[in-house]
Amino acid sequence: MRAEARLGAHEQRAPGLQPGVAQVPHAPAPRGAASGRAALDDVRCRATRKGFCLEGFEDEEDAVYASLDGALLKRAREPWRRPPPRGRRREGWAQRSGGFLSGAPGPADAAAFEAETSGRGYATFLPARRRLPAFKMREAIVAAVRSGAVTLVLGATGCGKTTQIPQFVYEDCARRGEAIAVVATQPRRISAASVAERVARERGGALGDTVGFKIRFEDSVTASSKVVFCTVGVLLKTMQSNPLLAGATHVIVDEVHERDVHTDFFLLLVRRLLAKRNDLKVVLMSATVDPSAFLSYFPEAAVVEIPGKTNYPIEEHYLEDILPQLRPRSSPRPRRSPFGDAGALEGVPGDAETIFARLKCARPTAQALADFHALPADFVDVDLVAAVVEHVHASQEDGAILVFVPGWAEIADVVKRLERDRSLAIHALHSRMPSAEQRAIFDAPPPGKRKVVVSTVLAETSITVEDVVHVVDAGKARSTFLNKQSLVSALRTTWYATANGLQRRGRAGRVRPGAWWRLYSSFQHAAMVDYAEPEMVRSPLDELCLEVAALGLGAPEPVLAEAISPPDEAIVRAAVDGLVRLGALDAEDRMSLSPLGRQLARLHVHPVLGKLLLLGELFDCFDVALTVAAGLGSKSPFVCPLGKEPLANAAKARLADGTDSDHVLLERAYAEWRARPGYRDRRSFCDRFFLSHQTLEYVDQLRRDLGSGCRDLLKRDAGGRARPRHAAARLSSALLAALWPNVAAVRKQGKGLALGSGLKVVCHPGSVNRSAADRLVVFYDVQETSDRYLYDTSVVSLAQVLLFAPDVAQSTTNSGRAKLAVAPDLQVLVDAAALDDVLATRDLLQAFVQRSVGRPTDDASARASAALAALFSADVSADFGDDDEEEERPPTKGAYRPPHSRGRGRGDGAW
DNA sequence: GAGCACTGC
Repeated sequence: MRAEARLGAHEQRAPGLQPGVAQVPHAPAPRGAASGRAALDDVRCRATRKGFCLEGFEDEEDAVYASLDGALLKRAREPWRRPPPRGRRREGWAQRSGGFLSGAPGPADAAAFEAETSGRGYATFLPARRRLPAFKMREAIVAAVRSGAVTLVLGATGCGKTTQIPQFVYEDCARRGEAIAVVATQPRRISAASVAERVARERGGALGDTVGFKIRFEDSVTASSKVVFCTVGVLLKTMQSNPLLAGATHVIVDEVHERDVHTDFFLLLVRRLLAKRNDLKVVLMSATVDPSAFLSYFPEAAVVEIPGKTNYPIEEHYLEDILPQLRPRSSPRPRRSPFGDAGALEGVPGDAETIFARLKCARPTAQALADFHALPADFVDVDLVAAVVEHVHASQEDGAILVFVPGWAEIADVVKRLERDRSLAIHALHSRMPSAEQRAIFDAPPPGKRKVVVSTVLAETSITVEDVVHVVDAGKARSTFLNKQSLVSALRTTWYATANGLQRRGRAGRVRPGAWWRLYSSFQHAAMVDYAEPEMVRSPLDELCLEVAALGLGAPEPVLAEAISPPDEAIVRAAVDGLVRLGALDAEDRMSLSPLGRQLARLHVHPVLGKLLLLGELFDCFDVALTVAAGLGSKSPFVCPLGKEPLANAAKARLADGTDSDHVLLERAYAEWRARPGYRDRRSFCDRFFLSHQTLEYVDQLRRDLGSGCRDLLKRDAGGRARPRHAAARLSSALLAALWPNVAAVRKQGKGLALGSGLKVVCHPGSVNRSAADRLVVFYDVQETSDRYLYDTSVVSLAQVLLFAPDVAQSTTNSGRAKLAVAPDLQVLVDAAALDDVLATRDLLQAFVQRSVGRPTDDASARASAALAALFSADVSADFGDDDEEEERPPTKGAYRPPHSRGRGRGDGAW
């Protein structure tokens, strides 16, 4: 098959659809078509005695085939006709949350409280606690919390608000013998756990006594816990079964300034909750100086400001202060970004004269600044970064240097430029590099060397390098936005917000006075926004809308319009559309959960991955679907040490072993890892294949969590069985049914067209399908970076797509053939003789899936899914090394095969 | 031919 030959303008095809018209060789894709889309040409479906044949051309050499074995098809249809399995769905959900928010809150045990506060452990930490700025505001905070419903506490990092305020509230109520149960949220797991541990220690107790924490996979809360730290996510999930937060007297929300989706949404719920619970006390804690956004959201809030900082003084330099100290350098000439200079700062003077007049600086400095101001926002001058690091190294006393750049490429460039200097101990810090696991970045550098850590935003909050004295700050951040046109998430480099700058500044001077070397001018600083755009207005909202529906709050559009920063209505609508398409929301009212939606809301993954799990059960490939869902729900376990890309790629290829599915590769990586008996074996396996042990541990836990969630939903042990026949065909069918319409027609070199959206897409260079040609692939993740990349893809067959596509529009061509529009860009011509068979099969399959998904499998559905898998097995390569070879029926037997098809399994040219 | 960062009863 020649895919490019099929890419003719399909308007051209319309009159008569004469045979041969399609054979325009290498016809270019239409440009500037009214819809802005390139159209795939029609593909025809012809019945043969033994099945269907989809063909693009009269010449069979060039045909596109979907082989559907007629006999298998007939066999498969029988079990699909069976009535739905009996058995009621279980509506209730087992409450297993231990002591967390269960039962009415009681007062603290007076004797225990007395013993605690007079104990040695408590006394040990008291002096240090008293020195914290927050401690000095104790009376004011307690009084504010006591007198009003909402208190907003403002205090910079390190003032002690996070650890102290929950204790103040607790002690105040305990002394008075009042009921007390404090829930304190954190945006990150690690902070919830470590803060709880710290506070428990300050109180002289163990975790789970007075103080506990609850994060996903970990729970130290007991019946005696009065102060519980948890992630916001945990609390949101809790509210699905306990919408009034019964059992909590105080809710403390920390880091509200970070404006992450969970916290913003929780604040929305809190505001609604306050109308229903006048006994609930809410404390919001923020590191921002400007509380206006929160004050207009909670007009009743009392504000308490905690003054003072604990950091050492920090020298602050702008670019205009630094440039005169550097050797004169020529201005770089970056290529212009294809997206335009989206993040350009406004009001920054571009001419040297104005700069000279305003700054009274040297002429060459003014000119250099003017040149610098003209650079696009997404360009980072890595030569300048390296030059400043060298300058600091040469001119300043000892002390580690922390360098902030936006991403991988800049880290690599800066490291490369600095490497020549033997007196530097250089470390790269990026979430996809294994270095986060290397202790060396936290250790003192070798004698005579200065430590330099070149990092992304990772070192801004998540990872703390204690001994940093100098921060060299490029002032840029890479973050995701939603492309409003394509509704695809996009990764872009922009100038950061001044709030980020303060956070980076704070990373210096933790151990002694430090310095902040900013690689932007005071003009640029003045033009920066104060705060980054809240995450809610730049994220896909599918999961959030499902959450709204699960909480029974009504239509997501008006509910989310109540948020502090309401998201664009088009984005909410797209999310609701997706949930309706998935079958999670009622198609009519677009707000109430369907039975399937109720199940998906209870699984702790993206609803699409939840459906993948349930379909995995239905298609009898639950174990692999579980791994794939857990893998796609975590970050990728594949890591790459800086500069070892070829080695890492080779290792990945060895593991991939020719599979045409990244999902199978993911499953294989996990399965191989898990098959190693012990920690050391698993570690060495990870080292060999450039995998992150830590991420695989997370996948493992997530997998267990999802597995037990499914077990509860299906009332039986899902999975745990031997790998079934045709596992790859089963998995790809489940993927296709769950991920639709995320299917792309890949023409060549991994480039193609997404059927759902008509957008041009490319398989990511890290994908096994990076150079795929003439294939249909199903995908979960898509992101616009330097191109619109599909991150993980699996090849599916045209036959699968023909049967699984949920809506086909049927029309008749002038020549009397039926035309099925599987998607706007994929039309299939079907001969009249085959049409009824195709449509009947589709209907039966859809009915079968619809009535069976989310139910435990029984004999009938097992037979049905086995038949389905057998039907597609000829088109899908056997990727799992399963027992296809011993099949009593060769997979291709009876199937119509194109004459040029080679070998078993997927024939060349078979979609 | 490429990888901001988080998170879930």
